[in-house]
Amino acid sequence: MFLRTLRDDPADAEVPSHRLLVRAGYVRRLAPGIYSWLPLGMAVLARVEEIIREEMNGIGSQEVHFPAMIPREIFEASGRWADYGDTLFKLTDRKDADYLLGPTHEELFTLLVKGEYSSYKDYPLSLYQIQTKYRDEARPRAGILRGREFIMKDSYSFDLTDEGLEVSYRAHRDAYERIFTRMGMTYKIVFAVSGAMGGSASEEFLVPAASGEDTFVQCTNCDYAANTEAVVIAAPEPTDPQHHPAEQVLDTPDTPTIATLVDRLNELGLRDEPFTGADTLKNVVLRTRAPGSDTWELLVVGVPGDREVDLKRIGGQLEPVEVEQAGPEDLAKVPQLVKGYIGPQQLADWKLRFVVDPLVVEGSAWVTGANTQDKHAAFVVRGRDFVPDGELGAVEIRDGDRCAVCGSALEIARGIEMGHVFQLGRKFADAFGLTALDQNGKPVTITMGSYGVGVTRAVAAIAEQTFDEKGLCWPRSVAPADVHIVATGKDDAVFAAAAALADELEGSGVRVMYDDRRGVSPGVKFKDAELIGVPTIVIVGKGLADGVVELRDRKSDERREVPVAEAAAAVRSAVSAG
RNA sequence: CGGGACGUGGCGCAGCUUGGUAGCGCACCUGACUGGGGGUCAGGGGGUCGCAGGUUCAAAUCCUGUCGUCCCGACCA
Repeated sequence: MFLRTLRDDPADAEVPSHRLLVRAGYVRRLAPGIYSWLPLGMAVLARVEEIIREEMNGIGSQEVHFPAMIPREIFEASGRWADYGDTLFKLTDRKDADYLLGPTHEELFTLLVKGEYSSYKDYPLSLYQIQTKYRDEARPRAGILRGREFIMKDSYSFDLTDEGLEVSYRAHRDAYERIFTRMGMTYKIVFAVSGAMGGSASEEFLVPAASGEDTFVQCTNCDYAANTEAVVIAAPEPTDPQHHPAEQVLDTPDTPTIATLVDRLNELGLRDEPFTGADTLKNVVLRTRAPGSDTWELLVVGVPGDREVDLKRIGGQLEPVEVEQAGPEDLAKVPQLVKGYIGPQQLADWKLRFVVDPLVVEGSAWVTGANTQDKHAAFVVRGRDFVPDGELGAVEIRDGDRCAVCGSALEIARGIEMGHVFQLGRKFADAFGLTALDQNGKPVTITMGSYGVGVTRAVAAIAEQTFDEKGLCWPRSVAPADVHIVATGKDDAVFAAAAALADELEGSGVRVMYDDRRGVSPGVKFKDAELIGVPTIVIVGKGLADGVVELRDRKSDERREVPVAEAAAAVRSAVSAG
């Protein structure tokens, strides 16, 4: 076998999957974010792909394979030659024609179907491919988890109706559950925002891991989970806006921060209980820009004063509209806005768009700016003193925020995005004119779903989720072999018995890895076997004199001796037990 | 793109402050011993010290520039 394990951790590897996959001889780095796959790595990769193929075929999806190298015009047509920017790997052929290495293949799937199908009788349809993708990330990291070249299974469903899309989406979602379960992963299905692609439903399959790059929020009690862009948290019940005291303007010079304002409020003694930052309404001025437009528009967002505004979360919801913090030149255009003393009361008069976080409920009273230098206003009530143009989840989510479903505490966790299912809708079909003629000969725009699984990432994620202090520890379903036979000592009889066992097992369809190195000390072989992480290890050595070999379970480290004659059967039963 | 660290045999590192024949561990080759937890001994092969320029009798070491890599952040359909 072409294999060399390393005794030391590679210096450039931080995350466990990277460290161990390199050390155990599965992959080697070639360039930043670009890896070579060695025989062991290929074995795992093949098994992961096979699980995916079986489940995709199982829902009637058919495999195709597109080129990785794509002519520029196709991405020009979808606008993504420009939109992708530097993330796109671009190249030129000898005739000076531009090509790109596909970062994803929506265009090609859509065009392929458009070229072949034109009748309602052809639908529904589902196609997939397992393909290498290229993205020139600004900063590849975490080894295999986030490379510039990686393998992805991407599939698309094509339906005539929204109901059809719903069915296709559900089938994919169910298939993904089976895929990740079969791979032995613990995963979480998380609500996501559909973003630039439009469409309605969008969910991500995340594998919780400390090394994960995606932050998500999950309920400590119920099943609710969402990524930080899509999360909805519980807000107080709306109340009658009229039961508060009348709005009252306060002198509040030198209160540039929420903390100083709160101190001043408590000096004033407006009410019995002390004020906190949560009683104040902070109004942050942002600017937004529609896609294709070059003018920025102002947007004021109101959030409780003890909260930070999460621009990323807002951006995720507004996409494809761009959003960022407004600068001094933007504020100068609306001189009525007094820095540090902005309140929502007159924003509508000034034709400024104003939205609030859902925590600012109807009937809630706030201390906020009076739109006058050195003045704040108390008892400013939503629904009485101001009416926002809408609600937008804007606050940075904190541990302990309440679940909108069951009211329990939410917690923030990190995970690796393994899969994504979403309803693309007709956006892409519209762009490429993918239609089918219905029974009446009228064209109907096809509605699409888009579904992805990170294949190479899955290998790393499984490693990430299963490794232990000794090394990799594969679930049986994806392990590079079913059994790792180790022959120890120098006795020829040992090697003969081990080879016979290997042959017998292979003959019965068990995948065997046999360490037949002579003159290598047992300790080295044991360490290697543990590092490599095949689930069952059989040791043929000194016990052979008594007619026994040792079976070890890699994960539990359970060890037992079995007679040589029964070894093959014992291994087979361990393999079939899963 | 901003910040930090680092480039010395295949891998992990020392040497650089104070310039003077490039070193250690792992891996690899040969031999002997050992033979159930990375074993021992002896011998050996392999490196223009990232690159370019400069200072100097002499540069891995000092100076200047440059390229690259990793980490944190920004970014990531």
